[in-house]
Amino acid sequence: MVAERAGRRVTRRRVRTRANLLDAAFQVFAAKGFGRVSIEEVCDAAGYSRGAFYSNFASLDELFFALYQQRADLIAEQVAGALAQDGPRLDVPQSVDRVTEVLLLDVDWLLVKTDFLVHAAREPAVAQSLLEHRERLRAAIADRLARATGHTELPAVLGGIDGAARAVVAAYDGVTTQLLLDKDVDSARAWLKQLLTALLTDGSGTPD
Amino acid sequence: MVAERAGRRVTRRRVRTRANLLDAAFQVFAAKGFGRVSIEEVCDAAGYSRGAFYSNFASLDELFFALYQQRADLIAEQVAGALAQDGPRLDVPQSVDRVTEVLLLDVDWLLVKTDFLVHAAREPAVAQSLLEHRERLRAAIADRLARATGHTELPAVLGGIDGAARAVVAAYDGVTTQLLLDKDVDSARAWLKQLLTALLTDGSGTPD
DNA sequence: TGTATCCGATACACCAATGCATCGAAAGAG
DNA sequence: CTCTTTCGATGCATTGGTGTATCGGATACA
Repeated sequence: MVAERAGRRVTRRRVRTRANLLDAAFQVFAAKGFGRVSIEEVCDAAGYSRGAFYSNFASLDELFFALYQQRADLIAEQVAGALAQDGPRLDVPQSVDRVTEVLLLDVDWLLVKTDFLVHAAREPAVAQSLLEHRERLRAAIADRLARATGHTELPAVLGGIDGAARAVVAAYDGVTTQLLLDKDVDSARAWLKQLLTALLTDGSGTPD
Repeated sequence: MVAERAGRRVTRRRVRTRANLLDAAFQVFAAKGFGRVSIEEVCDAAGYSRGAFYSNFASLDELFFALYQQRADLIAEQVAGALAQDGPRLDVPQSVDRVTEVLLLDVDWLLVKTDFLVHAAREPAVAQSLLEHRERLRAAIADRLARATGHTELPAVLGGIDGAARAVVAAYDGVTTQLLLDKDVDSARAWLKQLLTALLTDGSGTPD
């Protein structure tokens, strides 16, 4: 309850400290996993003592949540931005390429996100936040697909653009799982592309 | 190193205790997550003291691994059995139904499995074991698909039965992620079916 | 049934981590 | 520049969990 008091003079030092703690936490969480990290480890990695931590967060859970929010927003912006910026003249296969290269960038992020997933799976309130992140991705993808169709048609089985976007997210999740195990980003990307091609084109796609 | 000495008289009591510990561990892990469980909690849930635990396992990690192995074998058998038992006269859509109903049974298992995934993602030796489990599933599915094709053809984009089986696993993983967040088994199953239909039939499938 | 062996309960020492309370130092307001 | 406020370092008390050593009762086998 110390963290968000209403009238608080937000010093520069404070925001810097907070940011440093979050950055360090990302490193540490990615390396060891949420369940195996102590408050002190995060502080050490950031170059602070536990006093700084407790001045900014009430618990490790709270920091983890803040960390996830921060990075999720960042990623969602990146993806939405990358997909929105190119004009409406791409067809579906080209969009597949775009989505594929933009989605699978940072293995560390996938590690943290999956940690967050298992955490969220047991706390509905937290799950909400993850579902919102997924929704932002889905929306960005649906947007891109909407501008791509008209050039090429989607198969009907998935039920329109909405279903197709959900399918893309599902494929992304599926590929993520494999990627976490074999750590092979390139083949993950290739495999994602192949999957999306199969899903979004009527079997007429041209795999490498 | 106390657990598997070469010449050990394997008492009945011992195997029962071990099994009880594993069963209790499954409950506790499913409920709270690997990272938030202590040895003592498992023992309490099983009705033993820590003495019993240390007599059977060297660490929580070791128990977790044993637990995963046990359940993974069980599941893999179930799936392979269910898919193998019906004859070769099913076509692809029917196989999709079969796979769909057999794959998504137990949310608790998915929780534990995902915990194991994030754990494995940071320890290559452990990842190996998970990859083998996935391989068993993949093989069972490929087997079923092999007997289904010839009645209906697979789309070429995925590159034959092998690729198709991998795609099924990926779809399974993707749907699992969503299921862990919304806990809705029925819609997960419906969604998986829809995905598989889109993946394995040339867009000619008939969704509900 | 006797007895040698094994299993698991109990007790203890130990350590890592937490949360708090205190205090000097840094930062902003005047 | 001074004064006030806030931040974060340090030390301490406490807790929860671990690992081990020991011992009584259970179990297998003759």
